[in-house]
Amino acid sequence: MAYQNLTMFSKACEYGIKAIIYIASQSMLERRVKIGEVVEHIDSPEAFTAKIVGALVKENIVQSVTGPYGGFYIDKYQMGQITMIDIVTAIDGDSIFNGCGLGLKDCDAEQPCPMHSKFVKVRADLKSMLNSTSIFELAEGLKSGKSTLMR
Amino acid sequence: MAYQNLTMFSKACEYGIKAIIYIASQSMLERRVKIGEVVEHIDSPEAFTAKIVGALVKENIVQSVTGPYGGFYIDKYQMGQITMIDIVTAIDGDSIFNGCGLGLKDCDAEQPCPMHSKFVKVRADLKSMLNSTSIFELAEGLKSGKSTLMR
DNA sequence: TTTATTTAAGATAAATTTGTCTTAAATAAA
DNA sequence: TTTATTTAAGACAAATTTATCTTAAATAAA
Repeated sequence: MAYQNLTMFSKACEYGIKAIIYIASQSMLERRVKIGEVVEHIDSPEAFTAKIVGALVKENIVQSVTGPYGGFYIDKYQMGQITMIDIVTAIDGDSIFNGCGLGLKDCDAEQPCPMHSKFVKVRADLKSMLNSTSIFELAEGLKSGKSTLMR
Repeated sequence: MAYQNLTMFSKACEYGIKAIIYIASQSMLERRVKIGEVVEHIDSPEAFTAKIVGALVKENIVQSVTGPYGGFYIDKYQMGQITMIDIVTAIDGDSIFNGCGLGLKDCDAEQPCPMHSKFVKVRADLKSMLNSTSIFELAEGLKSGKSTLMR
């Protein structure tokens, strides 16, 4: 065994999160950014990332403008309201914090899988963390140099 | 978007965990079980599950006997020592609790990704939960009827 | 209006994970 | 020793995710 894709999120989600954080950091400076600039700063495949960001545009999390001088940006007034849970849910769905840890279709406190009670806290904590983490906050960390998207 | 495989673990890992719990519950009754019996009780594809359980045999987590009256079992004296972290690590590796949440190759407190500090607790809690959950405990829950593997 | 630039959308391809099938090896019983 | 049963191992196939490529649509400037 020994799989690749068993990080917390899918690649699509990782790219989406990183893209949003970069776009947000530039929106704070009133800059719209093209997809080429985004992927240069987050080290991700351009076409795939474009598709993911496009999905977030449809979800109204990101705004876009086509044509010359176009690009992506995040609405100033929206930025503080958007949290990680919106992005993860839009891309990966909610199964990571709502689904059964062992994949049972039906699993609840009444008829639990053997791991059910063990997962309750872990998942609630993950959900609450995603819920309370705003894009604004993450983008500020990046802009100020406290964090990085490239390593 | 909206992906399938974004539960906590891979399908391989889900099947492996369920198989181990069932095998353990029968080992408590001094019963060896054939793979056909295992998959009937955990609702998983037989050949795929056999391959995964086979990998756990190589890791010395499960014991096996070939031929008539053969099958799988878990050593009585080992059972209390085996925890979820052994199984998850054997199948999915450790990236879910050791890797960067945003997929950076290098990410630590010194040069963190924007989510780093947010993930620290969630991952530590997940790791400690897996570490402290023994197969014995899970198998007892199943055997006593408190939990189920089929729904 | 024409051209250049950029996102949008969808077809296609590659890689990985999930799943099946076939043959070999081991073992117990007849 | 032969046969039947079971796991072991590896080839093969299907499904899903990841990634690329091509064409369309939108928009700004010349």
